[in-house]
Amino acid sequence: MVKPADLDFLRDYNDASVVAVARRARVFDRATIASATGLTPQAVSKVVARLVAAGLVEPDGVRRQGVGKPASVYRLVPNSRYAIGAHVARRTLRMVLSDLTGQVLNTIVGPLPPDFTPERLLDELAAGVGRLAGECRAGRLVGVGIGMVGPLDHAQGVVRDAHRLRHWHDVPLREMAAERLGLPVMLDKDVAAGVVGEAWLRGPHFRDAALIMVESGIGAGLWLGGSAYRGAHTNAGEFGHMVVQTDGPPCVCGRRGCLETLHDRALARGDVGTAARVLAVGVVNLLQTLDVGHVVLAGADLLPHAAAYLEAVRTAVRTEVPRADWLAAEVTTPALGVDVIAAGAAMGMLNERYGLPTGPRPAEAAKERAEEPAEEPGDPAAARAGG
Amino acid sequence: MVKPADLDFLRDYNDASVVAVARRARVFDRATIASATGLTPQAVSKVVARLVAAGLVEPDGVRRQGVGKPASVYRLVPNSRYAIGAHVARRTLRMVLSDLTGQVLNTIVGPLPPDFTPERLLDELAAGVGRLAGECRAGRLVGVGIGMVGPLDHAQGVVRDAHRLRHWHDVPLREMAAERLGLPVMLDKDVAAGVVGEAWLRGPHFRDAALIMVESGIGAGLWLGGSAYRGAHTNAGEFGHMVVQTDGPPCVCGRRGCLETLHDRALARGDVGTAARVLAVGVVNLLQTLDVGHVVLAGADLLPHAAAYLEAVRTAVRTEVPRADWLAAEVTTPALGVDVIAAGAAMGMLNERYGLPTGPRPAEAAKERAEEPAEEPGDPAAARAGG
DNA sequence: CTTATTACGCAACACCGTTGCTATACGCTG
DNA sequence: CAGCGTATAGCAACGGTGTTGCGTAATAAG
Repeated sequence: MVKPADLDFLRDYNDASVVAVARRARVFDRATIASATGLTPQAVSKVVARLVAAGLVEPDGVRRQGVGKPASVYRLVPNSRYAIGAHVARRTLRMVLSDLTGQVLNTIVGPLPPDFTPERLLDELAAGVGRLAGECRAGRLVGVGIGMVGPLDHAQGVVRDAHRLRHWHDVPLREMAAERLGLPVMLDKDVAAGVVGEAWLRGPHFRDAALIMVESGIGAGLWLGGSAYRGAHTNAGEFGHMVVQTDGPPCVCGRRGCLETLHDRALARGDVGTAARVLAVGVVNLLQTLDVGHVVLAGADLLPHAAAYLEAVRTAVRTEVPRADWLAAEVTTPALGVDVIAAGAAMGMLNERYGLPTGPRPAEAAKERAEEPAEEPGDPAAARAGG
Repeated sequence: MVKPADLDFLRDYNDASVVAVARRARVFDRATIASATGLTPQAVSKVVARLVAAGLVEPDGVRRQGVGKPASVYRLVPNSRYAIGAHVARRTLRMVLSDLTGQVLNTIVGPLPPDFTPERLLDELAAGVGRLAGECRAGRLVGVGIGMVGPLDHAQGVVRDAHRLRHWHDVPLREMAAERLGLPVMLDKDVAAGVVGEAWLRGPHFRDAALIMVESGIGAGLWLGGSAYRGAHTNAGEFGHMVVQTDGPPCVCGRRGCLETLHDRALARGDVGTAARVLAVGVVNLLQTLDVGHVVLAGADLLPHAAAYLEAVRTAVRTEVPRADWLAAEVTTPALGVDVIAAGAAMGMLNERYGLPTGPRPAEAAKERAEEPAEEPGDPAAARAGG
């Protein structure tokens, strides 16, 4: 099951690096890619030839830039691949169609009935996919990403206990949806999906970031060291259940003085300023621990008061973090607005196939102890991790 | 400057995977490595041959396990490489000599004068290296790792403002020490070094972890997704300055109700139980946000009361984390005891050379925009990242 | 027209892990 | 003790990666 570092990895990695550069440039040439990736120009030619053959990239004329032979210019073909993303919230289903560059081409939003069942969600998803997929030629649809409230298990694709949804305990949603839709499906926590989307658009500078989402609860999607961080049980990001007032009011989680409780109480009584300042305390706590460079504030309950939240959090980041000159963190709202989660889920799907691999996994638990060797012969012909 | 994914990367990566498996096994054979790494047995033979040539590995007889030709058995040569680690605390300098397996061979501890200067530290380091290095043959010493209180800049090797040390502002310690000692030097925050060491010993299961260190302040070393996480400005881990009581007593950092302040006050009045419970609140906060699978409690102020702290934290982790059955986190004290930081710094040095590479970096800031291409020709012959 | 410059791309190359196959060493069987 | 089945080691050829060397093409400048 372990993926070794072989030539396939090399090829995929370099292909993905080129796509990554191409994705954020309208057009590009060989020298640009070469200096950006560290590959030799000749290697870039080979990579680009592969990508052209796959239809992901196409020639786009030449550029004269003074003396010398003009450089061949290429561009990513946006409509060569599509992905659909779905944001499953407690009462609404938002779905988007995204192209290979991450551009959102179409959005549909619909209500979900209270306490909707898995079957009902599948119906809605299928209907949405039908409407959105019609717009793109078949075979070019990479898959469907689903961003949903947790707790859920990303690795297994199972919803453990969706917060405040009765019918969602240990539901193998990824498998169910894949079968129903006939497409690859990725299941992720809403906040994780969102931060993937934001990172996909923001580029390599966006290495360490948190997406704070205030929407029936407060969660944080973490993007650490250039990839999504989900934690040991893929349940990282329960940011709202950070205690900031040890003797505070009780929270549904059983503890006292959770950020979420304090925040929601303030917001419920219309005190946006206090709510924002409470959130800011949590954000500064997060910065102290994680030293992220970017904080993105999102969520249906926050965005209507975005200005107030931005100001409160920015002020706190500037004044309450020691050596804030050095430890500067950029605080913004999502580039994708209300579509963050859905679009992020779509980009997560694209990222799976066309993004940079996380790297071959180190030797896994396959052998706890090397000392006492294989009892059973096992199959020495290790399955190749197919692309 | 960007490191592309080339054949060198492949080789180094697979060499490191084999070393990683070998490091934790007294002896190993080809089949074991093959199944643990996913490489074919033949590839393992080539890798092992390289490692034998480098002196890192040596044959260790054969093993008969019934029918068939006996398997060739190898073992890592512990004394083929050494590293020295130093833990620079506010009043003491602790240095260790570690071999390639991570075994601590020797420890020396000495006092540091109040408000010691960089020059004084260099003297002490040089003396310590002299005493420790004498025990190992020259040329086999990989380098010196330094774990120190922050804030400091790991990437640049510069101490920004060592906490409560007057002479330590923007001191380029890595460069100074490298010149003085004539050896490669790595500078890291104490907690980061510590968690690297713990991870180096614990193996691949130890993928997401936090080392909480209580020692004139409270910090957290983070090991996320199988590698050290240091943050956007390499200053992650200021765990003690998480506010857990918004109206609490003021902290030196300027905020109110920091974990560290509440904890230290309790400890100062001898109330270990309360101190431990305060720390536990922070640990659960951390678990909610990061979902790490392992928590290591360390530090000179904690270890004397280890039992009390372990119990308080374990209880909190078991009872205050929702779905604690699923989100189990193991709480321990460091396998290396009081040597964690120093030994971890040494292993960080070993990890640099013989550990798994983090993976080739994605296209860096080299080109912000690919659209408008190179102004200057630049040197296309990218320097190869030498091993 | 000639020259310098810049970029492209074929072909040969070095080196990686993989595959096919043979040689070797053992337990077992008769 | 010879023959067989089995498990392992390792040589040799292979496919495929990025790299290097070098000839070719296209442009501006003289």
